Amino acid sequence: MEEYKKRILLVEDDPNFGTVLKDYLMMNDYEVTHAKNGMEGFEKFKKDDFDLCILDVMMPYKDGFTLAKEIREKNTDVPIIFLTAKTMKEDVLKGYKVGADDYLNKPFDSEVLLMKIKAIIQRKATETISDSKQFEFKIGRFDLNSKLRFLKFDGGEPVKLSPKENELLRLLALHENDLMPRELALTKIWRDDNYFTSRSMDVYIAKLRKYLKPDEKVEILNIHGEGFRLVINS
Amino acid sequence: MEEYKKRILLVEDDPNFGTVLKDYLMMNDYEVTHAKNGMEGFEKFKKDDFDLCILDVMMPYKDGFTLAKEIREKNTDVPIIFLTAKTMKEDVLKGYKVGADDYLNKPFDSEVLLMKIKAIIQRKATETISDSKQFEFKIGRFDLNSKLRFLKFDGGEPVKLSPKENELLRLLALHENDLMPRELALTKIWRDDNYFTSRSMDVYIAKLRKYLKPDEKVEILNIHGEGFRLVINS
DNA sequence: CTACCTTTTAACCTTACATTAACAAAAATG
DNA sequence: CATTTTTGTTAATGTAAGGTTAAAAGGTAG
Repeated sequence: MEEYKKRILLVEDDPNFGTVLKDYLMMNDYEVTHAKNGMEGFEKFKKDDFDLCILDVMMPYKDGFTLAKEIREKNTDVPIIFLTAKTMKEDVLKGYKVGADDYLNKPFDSEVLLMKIKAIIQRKATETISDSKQFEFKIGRFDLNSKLRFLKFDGGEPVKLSPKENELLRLLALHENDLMPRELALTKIWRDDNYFTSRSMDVYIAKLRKYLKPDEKVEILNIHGEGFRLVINS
Repeated sequence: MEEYKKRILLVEDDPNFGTVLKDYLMMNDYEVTHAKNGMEGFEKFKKDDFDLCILDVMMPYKDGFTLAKEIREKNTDVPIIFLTAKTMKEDVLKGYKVGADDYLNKPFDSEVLLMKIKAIIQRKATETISDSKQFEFKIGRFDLNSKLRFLKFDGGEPVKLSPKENELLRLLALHENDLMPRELALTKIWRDDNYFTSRSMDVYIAKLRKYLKPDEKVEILNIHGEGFRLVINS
């Protein structure tokens, strides 16, 4: 079915438990990288692409949440599952804030973990079809390089974009001529959908409109209450 | 911020618990439909569009899993959360098999539930991007794009439609040449059927007639006391 | 610390939208 | 045919969303 085994980054400081869990996952056809603490976890994360991260919350030096935040800065998509020692409400809430996909209380049932892993990886797989890895866009007479964060007009001097400007323009470009829902940008870029992030986004729309002014065929239209639409008129 | 509140179908047979949960969710800005058993739950599900289903597993007549299966047959996308009485591994596994998005053990912390709801609804929102088919209509010489909310005459300049204009015209188009009952529009679009919403709808009918004037073959007829009919004369 | 860049918040203004009122016209009722 | 009910239409009103600029707050490298 799958070309390759799915890769899991397991960050767990308890060596016994960590090893057992790693072996168990490997027996179930996952490729597992085991890091013994937060630092090591982040190093390994930067080196490879993973399909899923399983992070212990309680760890010396760097706890699971801090690690998750760092991971999120690098990658907004990779699923994260937290392992918490016991049901601590604060932990759970904190986890969701950092963008967790799920959490499990230790001790947990191994089959349940497997099901969760399967469900989450599948879910991401279906999501990832639409937001393929595209970082270069032609927008009318502009070229957007989303990896290097610059925008060129007619092959002239590139204008540097800030991270938020860049991500927003990229999202718009991904939905060229189509609706880019407000909610989508807010959850993907700002990771929160409230009055202030929404206003912030409007500010960025204004900035992008300024950048795009040189080509009068390119415009960002608003669909009231829904979102924005990057259109290229011919 | 949101056009409408998110709608939750809550199926829970314990009347006390169900009522409390319903109230709690409503306090948190969700629109909640409470069904007292599986049958009722399915009936209500068929009647309306929901953004999320919360199903109790243990229920008389029809348990949560059976209900979930029926719901899945009608709709493969709507997120489902199960409420299980206690941690029963079998339940959890069964739940994931039926396509659950999450499950919660009773008793659970209400804030945790809220976070889960938020996370799940957001997740679905980002997934649901490309279902264009149902949103484009040909109405005489007009093209209605219901997703982008515009109406084009003979491929000319698009006219923007407001959300209500758009939904109403879409409903009419879905029933082209056939009766579109007043009540249907009121319950589907206005979510309330009373004197004022009815008058409001009449105002929108007038607006739509104006938009459609350019094609004299297209008209919206009234069927006194029944509803309206979008006809395309040939 | 300063200087610089990025992001958020505030402020003010404009546009978009939905509802309601008001009055006219049709249709039904009896 | 008089009266009530329903519908047609336009305009007025209030509120919410969006556009834009500037100032404040956060962050980071030098």
